[in-house]
Amino acid sequence: MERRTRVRFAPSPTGPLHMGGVRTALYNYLYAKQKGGDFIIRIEDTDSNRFVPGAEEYIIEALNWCGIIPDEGVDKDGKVVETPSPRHPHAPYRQSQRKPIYRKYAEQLIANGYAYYAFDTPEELEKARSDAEASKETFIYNQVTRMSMRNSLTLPSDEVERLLAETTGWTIRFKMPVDTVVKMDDLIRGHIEVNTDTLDDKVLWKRADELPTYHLANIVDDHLMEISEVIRGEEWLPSLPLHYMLYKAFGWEDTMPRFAHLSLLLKPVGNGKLSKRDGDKMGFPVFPLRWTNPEGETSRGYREDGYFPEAFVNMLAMLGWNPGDDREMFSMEELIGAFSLDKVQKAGAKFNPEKAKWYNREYLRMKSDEELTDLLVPVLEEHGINIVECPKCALTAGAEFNVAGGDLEKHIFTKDYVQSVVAFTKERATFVNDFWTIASYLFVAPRDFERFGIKAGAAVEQTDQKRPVDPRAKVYDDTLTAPYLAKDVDKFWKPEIVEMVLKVGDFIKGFAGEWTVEEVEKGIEEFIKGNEWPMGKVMNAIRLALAGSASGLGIADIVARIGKKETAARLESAVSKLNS
RNA sequence: GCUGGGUUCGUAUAACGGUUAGUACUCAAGAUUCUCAAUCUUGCAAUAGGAGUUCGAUUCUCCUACCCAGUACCA
Repeated sequence: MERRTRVRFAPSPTGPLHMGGVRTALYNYLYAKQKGGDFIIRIEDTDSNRFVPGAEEYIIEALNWCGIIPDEGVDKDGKVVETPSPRHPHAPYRQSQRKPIYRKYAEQLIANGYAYYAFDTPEELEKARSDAEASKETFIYNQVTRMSMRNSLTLPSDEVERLLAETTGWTIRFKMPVDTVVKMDDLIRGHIEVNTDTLDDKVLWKRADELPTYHLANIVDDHLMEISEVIRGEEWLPSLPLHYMLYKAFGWEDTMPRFAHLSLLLKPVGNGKLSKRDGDKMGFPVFPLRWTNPEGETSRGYREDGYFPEAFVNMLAMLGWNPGDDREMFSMEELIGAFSLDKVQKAGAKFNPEKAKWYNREYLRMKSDEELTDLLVPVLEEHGINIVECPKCALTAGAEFNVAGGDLEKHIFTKDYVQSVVAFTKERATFVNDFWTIASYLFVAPRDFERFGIKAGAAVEQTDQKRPVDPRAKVYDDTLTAPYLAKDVDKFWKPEIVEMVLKVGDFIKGFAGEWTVEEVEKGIEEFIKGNEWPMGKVMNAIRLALAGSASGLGIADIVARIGKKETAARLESAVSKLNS
């Protein structure tokens, strides 16, 4: 009979979960959901020294943001469950609260001869290590050295009794068997064999905080919680033999979970695993959510950087796994259907921030204009733009909306106006915030004018500092607009281009055709051609006046939205600002 | 050092032992356009090295190199 699939994600609350951890959680979740099983959260906080306040909450919130929702271990309010209930039968799910459980299992191991008490102090161990180092060796507490240490194997039993009764200064160590080949199977890596002679007597119970170590707590809990598969990071592979031995020592071999060790996420350049520093240095987040540590240092998060959780999850899923074909866009549901451990890559995957952006762009494009509009409205409001649902309600008294639905002077716009902006700039954006960068001038007049990357203000300033000729004038000569840019820097435009711009302004003011992008475009083009003006130069000059930049959206797209009045006003204002 | 794991274009990856070694991202060029994007087309670019098994090896075996992890009373 097949046993129910139950997997767990067991983070340690020592800090924020980083994207590698999210991927491990994701793969666990996908595996569980595909098999119709349970995904369990367990908090492994058996190291009282490394506990970080807020880390546990962060981890749960991060998973929640990603849509990785636990079946067990965390309640609806996002709290780790502490008391058993039908849905959470194995509570508490925090190991620090399960302390009484572990003790008896540790003693069981001793009673059966699989473990022993060790009384060596940290100082003694330290000395043994440094002595070994002095003779260029490494001290390992194992089957050969254990007999020369102070433990229940070497000390007379009455001395052991006395030490146990009189002090808390003892640990419990696993008694690793001699010359035994441990044969293991990993769902991703296949068969692995290790000889126990290369292994050490790991501490199972710590004297320091009187709690079990990871190894003991982990095996006991996985057994008690009826975990069927353990999917965890590669850093655990070296301790897999110990874990196998532990299952054997407890007599739990029949229900031992199957193991899958995931490769690590590597930094984009160079070697080594992805770390917090890489993100800071190379400008991408390594955490799902923003995190501020107890010292007050903040690390950016994918959520705050504007990534959609679906894009983040999709990108993460494809880092080390593939569906076996060329597909690369997957919703969570599709991932659940397609996921398979044997398609998981053995080698570590270098994270590629560019691909993450690409995913976000793809997801942004898949979103409806309505949805994006709703996401954009708050961004616009942050920039002092007011958005109204209805153009005629009391709120908008005094506003004079143009045909497109905007009052540029009062900075009030209808939602329809915003949506039309979204619709035609969508393909240029990667993040919702990009809409502002791309199209702010459809909401507010440009404050300064940029010429091929050079701000007008800056150029003028330089002139003032007795530099009559802009040293970058040569740059202009190579550009399309160059012949129409004045060389003396005081004036951006030659008189003839000023005249053209102003005439286009007049033409638009008196435009009688239908006020649509297509008609406006046709009108302007015919007007320019009719005068036999060079299309490119005039258009670029107009764009500079309307958008403040030499590159950007189509002229007709801008004009049709900001309206006649605003267009003419910006053209005039640009002429006076740029040429005064 | 020791133990274990890993190695296909720059990156992520595909390829029952038989393919001109495919795809995506990035990059470059061209087309298009009033500019910039977008889009379309094209292009650049890989089996770490060496033995062996085999008619035939990216694929199996071994050796070497390199990378990663572990080597805590951390997880």
